[in-house]
Amino acid sequence: MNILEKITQNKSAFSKSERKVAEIILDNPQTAIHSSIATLAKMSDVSEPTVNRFCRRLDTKGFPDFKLHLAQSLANGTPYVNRHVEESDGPEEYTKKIFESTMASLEVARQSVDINIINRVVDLLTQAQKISFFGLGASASVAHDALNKFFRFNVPVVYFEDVLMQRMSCMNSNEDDVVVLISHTGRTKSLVEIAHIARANDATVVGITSKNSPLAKECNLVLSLEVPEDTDMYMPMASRIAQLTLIDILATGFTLRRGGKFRENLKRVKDTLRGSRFEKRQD
Amino acid sequence: MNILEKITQNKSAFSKSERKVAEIILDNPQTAIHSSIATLAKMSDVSEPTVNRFCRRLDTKGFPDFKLHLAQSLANGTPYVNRHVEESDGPEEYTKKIFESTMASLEVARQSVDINIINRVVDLLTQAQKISFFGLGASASVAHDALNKFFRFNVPVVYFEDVLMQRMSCMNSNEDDVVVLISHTGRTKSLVEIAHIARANDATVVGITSKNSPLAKECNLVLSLEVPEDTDMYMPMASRIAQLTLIDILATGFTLRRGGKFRENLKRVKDTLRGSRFEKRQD
DNA sequence: CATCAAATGTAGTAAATTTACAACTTATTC
DNA sequence: GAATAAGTTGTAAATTTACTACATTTGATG
Repeated sequence: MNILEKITQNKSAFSKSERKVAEIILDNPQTAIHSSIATLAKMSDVSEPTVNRFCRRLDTKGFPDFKLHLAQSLANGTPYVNRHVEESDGPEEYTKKIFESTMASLEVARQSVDINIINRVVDLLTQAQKISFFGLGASASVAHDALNKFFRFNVPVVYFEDVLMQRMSCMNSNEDDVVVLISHTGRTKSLVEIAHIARANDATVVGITSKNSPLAKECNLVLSLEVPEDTDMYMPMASRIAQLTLIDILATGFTLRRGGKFRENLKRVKDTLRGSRFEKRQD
Repeated sequence: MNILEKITQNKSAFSKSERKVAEIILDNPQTAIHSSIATLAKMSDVSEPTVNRFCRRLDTKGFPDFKLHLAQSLANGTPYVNRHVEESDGPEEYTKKIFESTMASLEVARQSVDINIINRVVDLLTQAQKISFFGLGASASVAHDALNKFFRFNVPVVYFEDVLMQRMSCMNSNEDDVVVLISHTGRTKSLVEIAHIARANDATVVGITSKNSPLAKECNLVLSLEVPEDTDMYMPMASRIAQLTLIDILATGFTLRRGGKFRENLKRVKDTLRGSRFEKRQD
């Protein structure tokens, strides 16, 4: 992928002159991307077509294309690794690591998400008579957040932290209701039971959970998130952020589906809050 | 730094035709880097020199140089534009945009965060007799999450959603207590009042909020997060994610400060949960 | 040492980018 | 509301850049 590595690897396959070009580029890639083919040829002490042939040998369309690849390889300033926090880390290190690994998790989550299912879930949500969000432990705050979002849409939305309340709520559900269950592992017993109860009452059950988990099997639709967790810390972090982002996406899909007039309504809700706030200084 | 962000920011400073170019590029940057100035001009329905002028306005040497910058911005690591969701976006687009802008916000948050203050807040938290987390609206779920994390540390930790409970709790606080207040805008009246009450009772008040806000002024320490929000959607999204990440960082700092034995204890808490879960299939 | 294949370079061509200038639009002033 | 200035945009020519076709060289082999 990285073109600099590729050059190093293929070095032996190059011809004498091509190798000269390779040396110069590896030696000072930053200069290379800002040079024309003529300057680079002169620097490497070869002819221009040789430089061009060198580029083609690396599966690029030509010199300009090669420069783009090179530029991208050089831009990799933020290595993406899911680096784990270590005992010896100071504030600077762990802050950096947590930010980076959170971003990396989002990238992983993005790739693992299935757009079709998102679309179907949005469909369901827009048609639901009542929407419930349930989660336990760390996922409770995600459900809480979902409540906050969907509440603004003026849709009957339900959220309970209490397991018994969750059960009772599901027992009273019917086929027009959507129950969204959030769990990273998908192995929390009481949540799986709740899924079961909800389905027994003909509600549609959507899981935001890990693929192939017991919970996933009880759901009508599963938004699976495969996010690596730093288990050393014994706390769910990345999974929650991914779940929240998914909630954001569902909420956004919901508002878009409901159209422009609906957005007006949202604005009104927001404006209502104004009275509870200090005015923003105009500067 | 990132040129896509730069385009979005300077959008207002552009002329009409330049803005057309900006639209096209933001809309499909991947295509842009592989196009010639002529194709891009045609796509934007402007003349070639206009495209060139557009590039210069962004402090690049010219079109080829601009493409290099763009390529670098698109490379893994810093790909993220703060692109806003639009009415016409389908599930694919808005999913992509939300993931990307969330990641971008985290990058912005990372840069705006002050490590020294993080360190001092961790100090305070480890020494606190009682820790309270309060937030309202969207920030309530962040406080909720913080409760979840710090609860595991076997520290007296308090969280209320109810404003009155928050007030009463703060009235009973003393100089060994730390009150963490979470608010994106920092202009929520009741939260500012709570900060005032807590300080009047000698508690240390930490704000996770925007710099120079009324709330920030009432706090002993401010962890300021300057995160751009897509106000079109009328819902806080990015700010929450950044706040949560900050909570993760504080929690991590906390566990690290408490040392190895403490981590043992965390593991025990986690093991206790096992009974409530289905066993993980060994495969 | 003749011959072929691979490698490299030369020169010309095509393409892309930039510059200079003219036409046009939009604000500003009297 | 006309006159003028400032800013914006486009046309066409100039220049730079990259590529192609072909010629020359190098080196290996019978």
